[in-house]
Amino acid sequence: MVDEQDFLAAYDPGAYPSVAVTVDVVALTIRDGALHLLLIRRGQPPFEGRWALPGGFVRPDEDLTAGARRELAEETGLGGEGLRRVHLEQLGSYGTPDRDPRMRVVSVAHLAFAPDLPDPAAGTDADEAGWLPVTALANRQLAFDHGRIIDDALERARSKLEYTPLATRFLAGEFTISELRAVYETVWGHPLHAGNFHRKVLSVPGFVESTGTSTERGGARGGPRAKLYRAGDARLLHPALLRPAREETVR
Amino acid sequence: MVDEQDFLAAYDPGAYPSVAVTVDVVALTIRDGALHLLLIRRGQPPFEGRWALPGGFVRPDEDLTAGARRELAEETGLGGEGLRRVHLEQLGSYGTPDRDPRMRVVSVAHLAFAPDLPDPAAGTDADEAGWLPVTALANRQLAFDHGRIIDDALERARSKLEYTPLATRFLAGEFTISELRAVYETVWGHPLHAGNFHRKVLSVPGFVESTGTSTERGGARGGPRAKLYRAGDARLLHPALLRPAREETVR
DNA sequence: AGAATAGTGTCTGTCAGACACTATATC
DNA sequence: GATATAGTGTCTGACAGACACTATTCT
Repeated sequence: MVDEQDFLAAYDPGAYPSVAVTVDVVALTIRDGALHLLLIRRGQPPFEGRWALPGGFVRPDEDLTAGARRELAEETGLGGEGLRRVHLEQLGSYGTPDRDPRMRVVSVAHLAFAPDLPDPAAGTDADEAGWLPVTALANRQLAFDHGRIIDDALERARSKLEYTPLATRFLAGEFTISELRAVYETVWGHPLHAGNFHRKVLSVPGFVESTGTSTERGGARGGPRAKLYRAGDARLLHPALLRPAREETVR
Repeated sequence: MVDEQDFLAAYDPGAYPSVAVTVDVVALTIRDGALHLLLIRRGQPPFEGRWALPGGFVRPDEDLTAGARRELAEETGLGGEGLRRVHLEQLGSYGTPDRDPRMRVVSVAHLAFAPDLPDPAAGTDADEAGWLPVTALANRQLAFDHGRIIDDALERARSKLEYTPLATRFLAGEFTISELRAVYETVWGHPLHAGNFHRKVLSVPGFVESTGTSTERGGARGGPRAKLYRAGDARLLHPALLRPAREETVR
């Protein structure tokens, strides 16, 4: 089946089904102790006025991930150096035939973890853009199937924190163990035991490495100065930091 | 950026970049104690004569996963009932600009786990198709970037056996613990301790459930008759069956 | 008989989580 | 001084892996 159509397509570009490919980005960050994501309010139909993920058509000579990075840069106004600190990975593709009422669109969704970024600059177009807390999404109707994409992205993010050191990507270059714990608590949505978390993080090889320095001041409400760490060189956590046993155990 | 182009595309279908979308399938099965995957020898350029993954253009009114299922059915000659036993999931999308020399093609790759299937029937086209042992791929040049897709698929498969009960999808309806262990050993590529594996599998809630019956005969080279089990209702394994500590711990 | 396999018992080391405690900083 | 946080000590239960052993069935 492949080659019969391949053959036609090779000599007649109109012979293969017409599909548009877009890249969308679920960009997550932590602001004021809450998980936020980057959304854009649509200025045109369909779904005019609704919030949507940043994204757009993939360009002819651009890799999928490069396209996602470009879209992210355009919406955040982030330069080359800032972008390097952002983790970006492919999440999955969404191609239900009628997900866009205008035509067949396959969207390659990506997931980004960013340190606290400034508010989107007045964008390249008239649309409103901003970081919204994910908790504000529950009652909101998003454009297209972006609600489902975000659900998948959040689950992926929660899972990634278990077995990769990517939680550090939500933080600036140097951070305390408490700040790292706050990332986990925010993404996972429940508190962790401070003492056990502390010991656990330091016991995983390559997760964090000491800078030798400490914070200038103690906590706002008291407490000693905390030691500062930066991300280590591990790409996987061994052993993993598993989420507290969810009795759901999905059946 | 989205809507500027969206706007054009809505009224002029030629205004968005022309991209073809295909679905490819990495179908895995176990034959004679070795991991095999379904490949097709290409009858036309490019990559004429090379092995390639089964796949083809996604059809206009077809979901991505449905397209993968269709491609798999076409190549295996598998009917509705047999297909239901096959696990199919999206693996990821591959869209490097020059991965197909003819045009821009984004391929949505899927991963399938199948019980031992018959050899592909004389296919719908003249291409040669067959189950090849994955070990035979090491020295072989595959078409397009299919070698990389397969690498990703194998790693995903190994990982999936850790925390899901999908190993059972490689087996028929009823199986012994030893047969299940053989699946793990084959996919992971090294032997497991029989006694510990046995106890572990039975201790994970919902992984397998007893049929109450046993095999007719003992093992070919001796041993008692083994009890038979079928897949349980768990969708995740808790606790997981982790692969023996790979000291690599990817840095 | 000899050999291989199914399944169970038991021990050890690792690790997660609970709890307790100290030391240091803030207000 | 009251209070909150950083970081450590210690215990318990769960679990992985090693080893040993019995029972059963094959050639």
